[in-house]
Amino acid sequence: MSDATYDFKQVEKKWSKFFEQYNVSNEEVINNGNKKSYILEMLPYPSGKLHMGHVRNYAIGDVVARHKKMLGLTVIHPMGWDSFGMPAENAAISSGEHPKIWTEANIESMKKELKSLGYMYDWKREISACSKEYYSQEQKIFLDLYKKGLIYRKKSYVNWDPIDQTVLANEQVIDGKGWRSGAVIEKKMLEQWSVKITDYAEELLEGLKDLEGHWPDNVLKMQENWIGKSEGALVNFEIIDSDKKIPIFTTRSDTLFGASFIAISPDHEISRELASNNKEFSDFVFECKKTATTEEAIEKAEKKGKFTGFYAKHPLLEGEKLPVYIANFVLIDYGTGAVFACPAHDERDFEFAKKYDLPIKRVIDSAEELPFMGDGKLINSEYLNGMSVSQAKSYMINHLQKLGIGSRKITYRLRDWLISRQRYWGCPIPIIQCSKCGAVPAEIPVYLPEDVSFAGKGNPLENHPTWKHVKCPACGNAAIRDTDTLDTFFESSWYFLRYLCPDYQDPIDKKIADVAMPVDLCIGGVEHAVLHLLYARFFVLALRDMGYINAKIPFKSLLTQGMVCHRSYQNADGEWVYPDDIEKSANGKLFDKNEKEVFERSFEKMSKSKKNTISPQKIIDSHGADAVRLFIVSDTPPEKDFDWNTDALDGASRFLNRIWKALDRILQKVKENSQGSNSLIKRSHVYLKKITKNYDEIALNKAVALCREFFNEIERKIETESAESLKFSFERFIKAIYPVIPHVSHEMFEKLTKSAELLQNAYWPEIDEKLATEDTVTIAVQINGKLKSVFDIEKDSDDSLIEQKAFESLNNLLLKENIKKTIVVKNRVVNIVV
RNA sequence: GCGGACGUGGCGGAAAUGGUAGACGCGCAAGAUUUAGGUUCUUGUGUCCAAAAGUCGUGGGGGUUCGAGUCCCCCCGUCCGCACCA
Repeated sequence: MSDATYDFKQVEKKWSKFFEQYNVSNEEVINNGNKKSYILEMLPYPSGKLHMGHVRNYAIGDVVARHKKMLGLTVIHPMGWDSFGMPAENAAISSGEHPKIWTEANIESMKKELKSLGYMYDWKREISACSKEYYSQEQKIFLDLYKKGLIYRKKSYVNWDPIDQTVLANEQVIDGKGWRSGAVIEKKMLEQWSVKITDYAEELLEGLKDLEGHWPDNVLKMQENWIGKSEGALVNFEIIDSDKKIPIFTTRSDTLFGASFIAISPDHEISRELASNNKEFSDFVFECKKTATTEEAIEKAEKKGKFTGFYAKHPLLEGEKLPVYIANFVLIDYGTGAVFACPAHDERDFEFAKKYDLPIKRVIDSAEELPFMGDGKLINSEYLNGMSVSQAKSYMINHLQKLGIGSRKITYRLRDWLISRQRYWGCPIPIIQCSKCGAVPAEIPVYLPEDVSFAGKGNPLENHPTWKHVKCPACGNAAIRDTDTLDTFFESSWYFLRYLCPDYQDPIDKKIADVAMPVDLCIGGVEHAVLHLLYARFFVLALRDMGYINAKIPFKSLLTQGMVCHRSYQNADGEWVYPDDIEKSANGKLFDKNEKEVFERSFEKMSKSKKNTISPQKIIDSHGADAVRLFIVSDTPPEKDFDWNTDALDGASRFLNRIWKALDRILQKVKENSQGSNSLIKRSHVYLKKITKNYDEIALNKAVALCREFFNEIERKIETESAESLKFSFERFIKAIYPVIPHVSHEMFEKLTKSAELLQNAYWPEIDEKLATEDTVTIAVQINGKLKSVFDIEKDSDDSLIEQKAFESLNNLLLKENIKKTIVVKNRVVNIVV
């Protein structure tokens, strides 16, 4: 066994067989309940091949899971497939292959890739969103939510593609056009299913407090902003000579005396009424909507308005009239779709007032120019005069309440979640529309029909000859099945619960969920910071309220790993060029295959369009799974973006070869039972202590750096250290690095110890606290804060001894009488002030 | 515009509580091995200086302190999120 280089192919093949058998039963989890650890990585969409982002995400998760297992915890570490969604359907449209066939083939090949990376997944828990087992259970949850009133029909505007005859998500609308058809997208009012997530706005906001310190601050902040709570008042404005009223939400009730006009949204019911029988208004409303669709333009959009002819009474000033305008800057779905404008203290109102020559009345005193948004003393406001803004707000709300024209009101920015999709490849909405009974729950399960055609336009379910024609379960009359399917975020909102009981007769088995939840650590991309993580939090709360579980949070800790980036290259024509297709000429210039000069662009997220991707399979073949794993968790903290660097990947392979060679030499020393120093025994404890801390903090780059440092020291001492000490320390080194490079670690452990302990028990080495602390320290000697020398001394030595040694170390550089002051900091530094 | 994060060698990044800045890795340089290239090994590698001593050094400027990457104030820059939210 004196192979010069380490044969990763053979070793990885041998051990990955064992890793893929990883399984912990629910009994084990329940029996060991207080020592469980549920490690969850966000499940991938089965596009066909893993990309580097997956490799990194899952490598981080696997390292943590293996470390937790070594600590003696019962580790739940599942994997599954987010297998509903558009790409499968698009593939079906272009290739004719059925989404199911396409998806299942992709899952097979990606699963193979995951296994080849040695990830320790519990495949007995595997789930796939598009499987009948999964989505039929989801339909039970849907109906429960429906019965609880948390799912309802709502009319709302959607992006309608008139060529493809379907609704598009916002992300699929590019420059106002459908991403595939190129058709100009229309805003269409459709009745759709929505989830009443707004009912939980306050609890979702409050819940963020429990996550502080465990979720990244930026994610918490994003969710907070997304929920967007604001406190204010609801004020009723009466329209003169009409019985109409306009309720208005405001956070600035203090500026009510400065009100100069009222602005309503083009979608406000008064606007719509005017538009319905007057061309001038309908033209104006139409124009406003046009500008609203080209989203990028909103930023610079000019304020536009049209006078309705109505005036509203000022609620506090007798005889004062406020003109009512339709204004393009007022949003229909926030507050009440109407605002009262105080131009002196709001930028938008100011711009509008200037344009339409409306009065501007200052009510907050300040030397600054208008519009002034800061704090100050109220003026021109009768009884509010002299108060601060916040005093005036609370006084005013009470006052309005007393007068019966207003009340305290809290508004959220959060909207209900629209879940209907006019798509085939999703979970069918288990509802039947009956002309007599309305929306009636269908008998579940409702399975997708497989005999569908993708040749036509629109939703294949809609076009299926028979599927949608059913009898109403309530009255027996002919009725129509809902042909929409659920947003795929619905599947990803509860998959972490289904992993716990993939074969259970109901969606969730409470027995295991109560023990295993919440997930201890969830790892995924920051792109899910808002939607997915908010929906998942909502689901857990709603499921709790329906009695499914006791947990109130899905994920105790969250790690948002950074993107995997690679340098991109462009040739002289502006075409993106694959790094592999670039040649370097003698003068250092770069050229592509067609001998066009190529230029370096920035490091950016790997993407096919920029041609800066690296295929995981390719580098697994060339470098092996361990090298890839080591490389991808080294050097960069998990939460930061990772810049691909092929040289550093080679460095990882080099390290594997080095430890492999060291093993050979150590085995030789053990065989000879060679004598020598035992210094490494203590060093092992010192290193393991630090390494443990870094694993616990998921500072994997630092854990790896320390492992390397530890190994460097062992390697350096092979010739001078005793066989016993070498064996002891190398065994510990193997355990320390094992979570990162499990294949080679197993092989080495087996060779070194002739046991399979690592595989069976994998216990993390115990750390002897006494041995794990250094007994000498290095003291820095400074003069006026500048380093002059260093010396070693026994830890916790007396200050006077340290001081004496410090002077000695300076070789009489100083005269005692020049010294003004000496500061001794135990175990660290001596600073002499002269 | 609002909100948040960050700024350390040629590069990725280390530095509880203020206490030797640059761990570990990549790159680079010199040497050894090799027919050569690659691999491997050794040594070096923040800056200025021929070298030593020394100087200067954590985006810039000020401050607190015996001592500042770390704390405070003012700038500058980069990235991310939201974006007419009343």
